[in-house]
Amino acid sequence: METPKKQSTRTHILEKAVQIASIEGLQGLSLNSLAQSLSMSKSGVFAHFGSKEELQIATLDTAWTIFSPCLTAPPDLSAFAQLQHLLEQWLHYLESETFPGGCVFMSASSELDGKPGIVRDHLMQLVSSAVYTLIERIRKAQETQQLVTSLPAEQMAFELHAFLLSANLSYQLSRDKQYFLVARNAIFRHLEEWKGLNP
Amino acid sequence: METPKKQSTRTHILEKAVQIASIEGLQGLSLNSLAQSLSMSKSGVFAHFGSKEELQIATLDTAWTIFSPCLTAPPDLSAFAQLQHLLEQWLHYLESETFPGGCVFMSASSELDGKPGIVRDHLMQLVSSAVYTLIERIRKAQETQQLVTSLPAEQMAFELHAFLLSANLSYQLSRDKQYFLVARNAIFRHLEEWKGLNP
DNA sequence: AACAAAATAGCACGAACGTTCGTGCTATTT
DNA sequence: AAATAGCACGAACGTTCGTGCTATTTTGTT
Repeated sequence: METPKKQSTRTHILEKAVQIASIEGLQGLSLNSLAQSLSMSKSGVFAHFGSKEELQIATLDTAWTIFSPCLTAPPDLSAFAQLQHLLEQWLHYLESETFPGGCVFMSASSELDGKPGIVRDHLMQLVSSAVYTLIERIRKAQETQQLVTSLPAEQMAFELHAFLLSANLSYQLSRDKQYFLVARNAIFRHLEEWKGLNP
Repeated sequence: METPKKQSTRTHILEKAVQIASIEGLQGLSLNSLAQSLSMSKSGVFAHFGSKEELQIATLDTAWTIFSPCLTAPPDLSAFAQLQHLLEQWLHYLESETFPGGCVFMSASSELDGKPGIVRDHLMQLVSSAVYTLIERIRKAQETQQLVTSLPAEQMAFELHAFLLSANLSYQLSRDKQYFLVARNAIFRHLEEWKGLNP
């Protein structure tokens, strides 16, 4: 038969999995801790995925469905305003602790970067997708002369993304929210500096 | 007697430990893998430290003695040139794969950020020390009017540090050396932009 | 050359890991 | 009412983990 109830518990499992993974990492996400925090048995959880790798991938996908709305913007805004909107939402996503242990993708990148495999491949695809969206929004703003073209969109994206990454890392290590103020300052000061003539 | 030979094998162990930790992380650094790669017994390695935590701390300290020379600069240079020198050495440290799996402190920060304990405390002290050096060099350059004072030194340090962090993370994940070009562009373009009147 | 001390190896432990298997419930279908 | 399929459970598997003990080897000093 299909999956009448299986799906609901599966999503329930994955919601907890994302929370744990954000704190303990993808490797630190053990079936034991996951099952215990769900009041389930280890094997009951395991049966939904068949392998640890599949659980990790499903966890990444679940985290992505939570994060990815940050990348969208109201289509009636100008390209520049859409870029502003994206960055503000991204900052808010980090700041408001959507995941209790900070950005899942960032910690996963750190722990998987030396270990080839399908989990790392899947993660890279998601991360690339986010960076690509950022680059595309910058390029759109450049094409409409709302951002200067003296720098390649990839360069601008690297710098803005660096501020986001760094804010997340520093905050998670120190629990000092001031890093978000500093990052916000950096991001919007750069946007101001790169603003074109049009808007 | 004191420790005639112990010290030499201890250093030998720790050199391997740093290499492994940079790839596998501080948690992934197991006594078994460490002993095996040294052709030693697990207990022989273990006896040098007494606990896994002490091994991790000693590994961080060893990594620090390798990294920290990057933070120094010839005292006859100007404050601005010293800052340039520091950043160039830091970039080179990341780029030349001093540690095979990338900056140890960065991956350790990621995996320890949610887990209080003496290892995390020790790591935070080292990281703070590096950032503090960067801030102080910026401040010196500001005091001699070689850097503008329109931004706080902490803000400048955050942004420069973010480029370094981000280059390391992106390179380790993608193995694309171009990220170092982009980071170098970002860093020295900012230095140029913040340059004062004096030098 | 002999001896005490220090350094390493050997062995075993309890716990946790991912994984497999057989077994009961609890619905849905016949 | 009987048969069947879907889920979750508990037990056990073989490994690996960190750590404690006890020999054995290696080292430095007489």
